[in-house]
Amino acid sequence: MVSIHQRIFEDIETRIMGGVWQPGHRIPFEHELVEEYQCSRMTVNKALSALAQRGMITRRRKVGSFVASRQIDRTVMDIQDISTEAELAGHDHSYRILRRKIETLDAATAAQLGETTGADILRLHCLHTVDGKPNALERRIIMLAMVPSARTESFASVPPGKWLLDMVPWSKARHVIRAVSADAATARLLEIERGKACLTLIRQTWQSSRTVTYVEIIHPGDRFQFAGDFHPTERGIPDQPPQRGSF
Amino acid sequence: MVSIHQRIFEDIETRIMGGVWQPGHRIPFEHELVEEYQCSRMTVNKALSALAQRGMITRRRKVGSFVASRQIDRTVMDIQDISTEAELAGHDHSYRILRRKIETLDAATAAQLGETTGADILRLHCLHTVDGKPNALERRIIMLAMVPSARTESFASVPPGKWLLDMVPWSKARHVIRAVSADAATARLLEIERGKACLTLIRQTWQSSRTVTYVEIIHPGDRFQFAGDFHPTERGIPDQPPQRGSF
DNA sequence: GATCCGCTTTTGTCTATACAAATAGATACA
DNA sequence: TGTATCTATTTGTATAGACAAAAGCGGATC
Repeated sequence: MVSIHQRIFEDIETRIMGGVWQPGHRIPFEHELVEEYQCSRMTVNKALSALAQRGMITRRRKVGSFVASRQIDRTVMDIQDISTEAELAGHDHSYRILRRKIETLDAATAAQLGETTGADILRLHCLHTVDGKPNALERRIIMLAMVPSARTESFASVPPGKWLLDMVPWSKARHVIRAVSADAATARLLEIERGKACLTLIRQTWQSSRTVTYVEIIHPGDRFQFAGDFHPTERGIPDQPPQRGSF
Repeated sequence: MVSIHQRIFEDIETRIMGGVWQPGHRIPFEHELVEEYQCSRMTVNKALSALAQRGMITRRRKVGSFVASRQIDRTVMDIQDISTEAELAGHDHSYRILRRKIETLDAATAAQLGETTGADILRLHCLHTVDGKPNALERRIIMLAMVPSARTESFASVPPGKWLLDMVPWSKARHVIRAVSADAATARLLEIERGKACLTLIRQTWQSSRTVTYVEIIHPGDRFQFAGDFHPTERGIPDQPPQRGSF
């Protein structure tokens, strides 16, 4: 039914995604996997090449294959959370938990997330400040079934985004960026005028088709922007052809 | 220096990305490519499998391999121009040139673009409509030194973004996304209320360190959004420094 | 100690061959 | 006409073997 190289691929992928093999862990040599799966080296090689192509492992001759450090798409990386950006830029970032409550998922939200009503969730609201000024409002839902340990985590010292990053592997994410006008509550918190244009980043993250977390991050439009450089050639097969973009 | 399968991959990819082979076009059979490249079928197969895995082509036994419907570099293309997006979604897109003027670059703008004052530019303003409703306002600067043929192009039948795409290769791009409140002129053109939140995409494109074009595309915030799914494993360059993700 | 050389290990690529699976199209048959 | 079957084509997978390229390692030489 499933091909051998596919099974090898999946076995290894599972272990990486599941955290059994942490970044840096050496993957068995090809000849060891040949032994284990009783197949030819080409078959093993196909599986490992695919993993390497996806960036899940890195391979070096004579050295071996290793689980790659958690990596994310460059372009997506540019659509990242403020704390990271802020810190990278040498600014001072702090945050404050506005709300932290365990609830059950109501029908409307469940539909929005594509999950079932009634699931236990942790709802978190968080205000981020950079250099003392309000910089972003974070409204987050964490699916407790996927991240049980969030139930007892206070997030007092580690921002939720970072905490999750370390706790749960994810396999898929979706981003939506919108411009919205600030409502009264948002305006007050961000210390801007009501109705002002804000940039909202919505991110939903899955682990094998089940939502891990959903977050909306609202930035005041004129104070925050995010940008990214990239080269169109940065993707594609290693050493890469020209690609199309748009002007 | 490049391996054969890689060359095959790139040759085909180039033709697809360059539009030489449109979606639906049948790619030569493996045995034909074997003949063309004088290599074994396994080598051809590796290239085609990689293309299939990336979703650039679809393959069916007994039938052949075909260029997949436009699938775009997901994350990058999600930050793409509206006309493409609109067309892909089966909507009706049209546009109108509001302004087309050859000027010289003033000091302020030059500084903003990182170019020298006094250069010849073409300034273009363009209103895009989707299904009859104003959908985006495009304000563009084209460096005429880089794209001399733009001087005589009317852009009556081909939108500037598309036209440039076909005319000039680019090596680097920078995107900035901002939320801004619509000023009076913008509001009138986009038929929205003044002060309403709008999403602005700014893109500057270079060819070997010289600006080719700079564009601001303003969307009404509640009518437009862009989104993208991706798998973190879908890319990544082998031999990557650790990267950070975010929840 | 420093440099160069060669050995060994591991991955990268390629070949030639083989058979399996899917399926479009032709053919035979009810 | 409609249906079942056969056939040819194309892709999918797997194998065994070969050599190349990268790189760690140790030893010889200066």
